[in-house]
Amino acid sequence: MSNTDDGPRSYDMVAAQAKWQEFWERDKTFQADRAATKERRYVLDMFPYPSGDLHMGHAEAYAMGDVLARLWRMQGYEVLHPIGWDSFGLPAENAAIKMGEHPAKWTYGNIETQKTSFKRYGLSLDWSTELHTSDVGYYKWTQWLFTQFYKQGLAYRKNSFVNWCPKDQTVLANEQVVNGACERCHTPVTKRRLSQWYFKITEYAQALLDDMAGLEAGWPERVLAMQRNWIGRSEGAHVDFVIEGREEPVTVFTTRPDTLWGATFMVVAPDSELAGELCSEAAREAFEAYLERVKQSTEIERQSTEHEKTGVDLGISAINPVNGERIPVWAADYVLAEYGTGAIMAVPAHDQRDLDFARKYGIPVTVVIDTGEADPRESGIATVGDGNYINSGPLNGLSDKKSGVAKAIEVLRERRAGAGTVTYRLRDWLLSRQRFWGCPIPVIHCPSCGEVPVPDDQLPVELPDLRGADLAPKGVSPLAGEAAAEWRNVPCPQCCGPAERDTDTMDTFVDSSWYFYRYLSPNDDTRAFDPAEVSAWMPVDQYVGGVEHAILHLLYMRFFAHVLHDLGLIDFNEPMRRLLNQGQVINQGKAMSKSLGNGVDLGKQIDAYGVDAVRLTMVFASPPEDDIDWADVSPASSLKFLQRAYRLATEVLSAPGADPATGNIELRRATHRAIKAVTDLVAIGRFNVAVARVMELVNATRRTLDANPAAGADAAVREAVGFVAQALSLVSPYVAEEMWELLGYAPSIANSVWPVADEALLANDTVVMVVQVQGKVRAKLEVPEAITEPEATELALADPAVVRALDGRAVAKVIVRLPKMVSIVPA
RNA sequence: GCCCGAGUGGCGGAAUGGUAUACGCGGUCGGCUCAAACCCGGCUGGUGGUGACACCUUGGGGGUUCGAAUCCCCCCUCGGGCACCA
Repeated sequence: MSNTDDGPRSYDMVAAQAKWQEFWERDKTFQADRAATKERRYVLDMFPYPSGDLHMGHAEAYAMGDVLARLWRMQGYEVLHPIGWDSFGLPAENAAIKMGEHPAKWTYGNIETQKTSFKRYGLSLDWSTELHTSDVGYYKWTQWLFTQFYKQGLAYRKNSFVNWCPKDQTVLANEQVVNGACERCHTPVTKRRLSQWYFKITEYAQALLDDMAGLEAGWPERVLAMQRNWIGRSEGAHVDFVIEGREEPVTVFTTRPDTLWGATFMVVAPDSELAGELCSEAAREAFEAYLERVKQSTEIERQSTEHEKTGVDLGISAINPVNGERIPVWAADYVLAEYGTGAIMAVPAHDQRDLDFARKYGIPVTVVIDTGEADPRESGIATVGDGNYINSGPLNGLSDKKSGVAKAIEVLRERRAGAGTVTYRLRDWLLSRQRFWGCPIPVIHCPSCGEVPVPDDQLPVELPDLRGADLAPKGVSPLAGEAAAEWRNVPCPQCCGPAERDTDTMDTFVDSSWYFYRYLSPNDDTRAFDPAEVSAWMPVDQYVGGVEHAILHLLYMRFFAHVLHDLGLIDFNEPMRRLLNQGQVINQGKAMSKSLGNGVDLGKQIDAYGVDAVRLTMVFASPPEDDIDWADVSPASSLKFLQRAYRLATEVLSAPGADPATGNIELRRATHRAIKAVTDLVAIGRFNVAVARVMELVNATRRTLDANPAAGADAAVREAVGFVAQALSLVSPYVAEEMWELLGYAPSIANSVWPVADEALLANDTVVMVVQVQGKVRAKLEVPEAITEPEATELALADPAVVRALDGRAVAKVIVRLPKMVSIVPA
């Protein structure tokens, strides 16, 4: 403790950082006690990809998660706050190719660098459960989970057109195609027909949708909206059309079965198998040429809004099941092979796409709903609203879509030509990647037994050490190359005949779909995770990460949980109770990027202002979910504030056990108001406002000290400064530890007991009562908090400003809200 | 086109039916200093007025209410997601 003029008046952030890092490590301050009988809390940050070093984005995200982890620890919960590395992935492989090194070297080297930065950043992380998805001890269990999925029929291989990135020379999941381009390298994606592994996420489409109801309280609405959108539930009907000269009918999906009487042609996706099957001999040549053209075009071209619809007549006819009309069948690129049944009935009068196509190719247009708008045949604009049904047999006489659809489905059922149904936009998760640095798919292809999953006792399938081999993308996995021949050629686990390993690796989103279970027993080599530990700690109480994962990781990990639940491995469906999507750190209105040269170096910020100030700046700048523009904030002023707070601790003269009960009552009230506000605000994630309340308490304490030379000895000052230190420890742990030590308490402040506000001190002797006349504030009166309604009314009506505002008018009504407001309504 | 979210001082933001602009940044005036930096203190939404004070102000317009940034309707703008999904 020091209060002499020559004592330290400011904290040395560099020394404090070194000192407390060492202390926390030695003390194992943040290591969770697995045997604890206390109530548990699990705080989880999305684990980082070891891309080089900690950057501004990480810094913000991890600062947010740490606030809650530290609050809950001080509130007496046993908190688990683990960390690990999402360490498989393309950047490592690309770096390895560039530098001629093994991806592991780059990856684990980065982890060392990043780990040092994490430790300096002062997060309350439990390093004892650190894991790496690229460790054999981890990916063995990724493989085991794959085989479990396989046995349930939830992992399967199929041959179809897939998204292909020509630059990375690998396939991509739908979720990884952004605006028709590779989400990673932005190269336009093309289509390739390949045999690939999929997870059957579509089987869980409805379950994933249904369970969102339970997430509404804890997840941001926008993430749920994005997931709903992505799953894309669509209600409609299947309709069977008989094809002339073919036994099997063709089924189409439509959301508008009520317009069936207006169908004037049918369209199938050119790249579907169906198109090739249906095509007449006469049209064959034209169709093949057309298909070739479609395959050549990139997704960007295809999806362009200016893209004009094209197609070819397949030279055959379909029969409309409700009116027996013969309609032509076309192949056109505006119909997608993967959605619905890959075939549609086209109703040009009431669907704009069909109308555009019909007008271009001279196909007739039949209006079956009179909406009172212009005739689509003349206007070129399809009418899609409610109206009177015409030329629609049993629907004639109806006048709204809802009953039209219901009636149409009834007709279809009677004729056994269709039924109501639901379709989803969601596709199965394509998980094969033609790359080296990932988890090998544990399947062996045997010429006689076919696909054989690697038996449990032969797991893991370890990656071969291809050091020195050429990993450059060639369109097939490096594991399919000559260098891996020895690894690849193995006996079939079933018949022992010669067989080959699958040479693809898994999408890294598979690795990250289950890491939070593994944290609970990271070294268990007998199973993927311990169900008892999972049951004790999960679901996760707070998950923190970027919104960019809204429909990738966050959907995949939910799917995994549903499957794990169905496999009986976990006892819940939804692993994350609450989700916080922190915003991004931007600079001068734009995302930081090399090309713009507006990047802000985290290390330099920390060197200049210290960890405490940088973290405080992040937390105070804006609500956690909003972006922070580094050009708008001031880490220098954060540091200034922290020094102001620190200085208070140097001025405390009372002893550590001093009873604040007889201390300065005004300051005590300010302290307890702050305790209440900060506790509540942090719990609901309003961290920026909580910091503002701490600043107010610092200001109030400063004023108390400045007003009275003896105030340093007042225990109320100690109480205030103690809470300032505790509250600051959520964000700026180094200065908080320094203050705590100055106050004479034993370290660490992280083990201190978070105070509970004293209700008696939340009340005031007097409050400001506002008097409104006709809704306008006319007077502010200092009144006792215990004022009664008649007293308040009398005081209000007697106020000169109120009298002036009433201007002689009688009072019609007085509304009193004790003790803060009186509203007077003149006659 | 469809689905979300948001518009508050010069700036980041606070207030979610009851004192609009908390807290901070910036600005400005003053103190300390030979001086400057640091630090400390005052003032700081707009218009009018010497002043007490008055009027206006939460993207725009309307409504509900004693009272609206907050709730309802219409419109505008920005951000995000999806998008030839039948």
